[in-house]
Amino acid sequence: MQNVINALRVLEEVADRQPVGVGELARGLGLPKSTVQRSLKTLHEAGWIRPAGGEVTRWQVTSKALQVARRTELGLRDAAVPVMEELRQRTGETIHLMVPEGDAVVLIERLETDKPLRIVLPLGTRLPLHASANGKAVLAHLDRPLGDLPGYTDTTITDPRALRAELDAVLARGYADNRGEWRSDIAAVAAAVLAPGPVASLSVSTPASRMTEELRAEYGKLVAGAARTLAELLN
Amino acid sequence: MQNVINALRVLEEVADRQPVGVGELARGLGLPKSTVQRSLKTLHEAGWIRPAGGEVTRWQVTSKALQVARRTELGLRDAAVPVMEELRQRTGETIHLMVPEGDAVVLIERLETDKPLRIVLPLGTRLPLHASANGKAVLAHLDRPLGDLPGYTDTTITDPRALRAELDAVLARGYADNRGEWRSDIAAVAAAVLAPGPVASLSVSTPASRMTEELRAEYGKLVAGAARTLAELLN
DNA sequence: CACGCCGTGCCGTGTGATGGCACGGAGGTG
DNA sequence: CACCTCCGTGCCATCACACGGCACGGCGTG
Repeated sequence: MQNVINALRVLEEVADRQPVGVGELARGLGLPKSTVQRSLKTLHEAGWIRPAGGEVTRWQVTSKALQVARRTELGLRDAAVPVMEELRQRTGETIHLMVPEGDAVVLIERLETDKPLRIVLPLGTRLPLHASANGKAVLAHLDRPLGDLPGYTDTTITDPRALRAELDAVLARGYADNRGEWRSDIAAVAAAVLAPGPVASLSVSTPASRMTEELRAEYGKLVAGAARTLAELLN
Repeated sequence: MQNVINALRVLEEVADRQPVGVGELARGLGLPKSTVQRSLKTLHEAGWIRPAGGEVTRWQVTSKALQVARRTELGLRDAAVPVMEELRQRTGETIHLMVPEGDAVVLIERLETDKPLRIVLPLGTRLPLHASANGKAVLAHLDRPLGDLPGYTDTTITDPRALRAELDAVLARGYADNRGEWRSDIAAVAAAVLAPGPVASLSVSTPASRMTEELRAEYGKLVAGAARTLAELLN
């Protein structure tokens, strides 16, 4: 089904560059113009893209993707948002909702802090399991061999044995933390949502400069409580 | 490209019924099992679906759709959420962000009220242009012939001339309202975000029982102000 | 006017999608 | 235990249709 693969690649490329025309897409994808043209026509017919802003030769994606995406995490997101709102109110900081997917956690929803200095990650962002608070919160509840651990900063845990010890500490503590292990100026605490496997994770993320040890402990307790609350809501 | 159409239908069906297996999908779509099986394999290969929860014969969609969906409305949503938050704080009611698409408006983002009696529409919901506050707010700024207008309740405006007069009033007033025209127990006020065409719309939605005339006027002014603020943020 | 790039559409080739079918396995039932 | 049903998977002969090179007309530019 090479054409399906091509069509989906075209769809993603349209999402990235919209509004965009046939030629640019073909160049970007390294595909013949005819092939891209046929894919566009088919995607249009299927209702996934539409001509953009009057121009019939520029394309953009429709809300079809949103409808598909949202049906997946619908229950989770709807249940999580109120919990996230309370957590933000109590901490005043940015709250993230992430779900495990393959060897990463994916950002599903976010509530931002009011403060001028803040973390802003795009929805859909993937973070490594071993170098993010959310990732470690999830990983602690999985029983999986720790592969090779790429380093991102000088605090990233790259030794499997050290990581295993860290994950044990996460389980004992009830929440995971991140001390600039992915980006040196970002700190966070996170707790997994268990049902009973880790289906999601909540975190409080701050600039490293704001995360004192006292706050880390306080936010840790709060995020662990919020994760438990959410887990109960999900039954 | 019949196979692309099929594969995309399979993807949507998976989104609807996940976690789901080959047989049920084939039955639901009226397609041969072989075809569905091949589509599943291809979608998996392309990273749009994955086996669900240990079972290798149940399927669910990945975050791919989210990543595509979010790239489209990314700037809009990110700019809108803070404005929506302030609007909710001032009104205490549910705030909707919708965008026009074809002959409908589509719900992109939502912030819910704290009150126990509330409107909850799934993200991705499509509402008619002529029978929703958001729809009328957008429609008032479009110059398009009014086709046939299906009725939903006894207050739905189904006469094109009456609707035209209503749209003129919307322009004069600066916001649109909805008096149970789509669902008899839902009321709302909405204002279009102009850039300079209507690219989106913000609304305050309440149960009809809470929307007094005084509140309608007050919320109307607030939502119109919020829409202007958002329009400025978008340049 | 010539040139380059655009989006579009045609068409001969041959690849790969199609869908009926068979198979093995997992429950459910008498 | 035998029988039955429904599951997911995989094979294969047929031929529909995806492929991609190419030509065309339109447009902006030098």
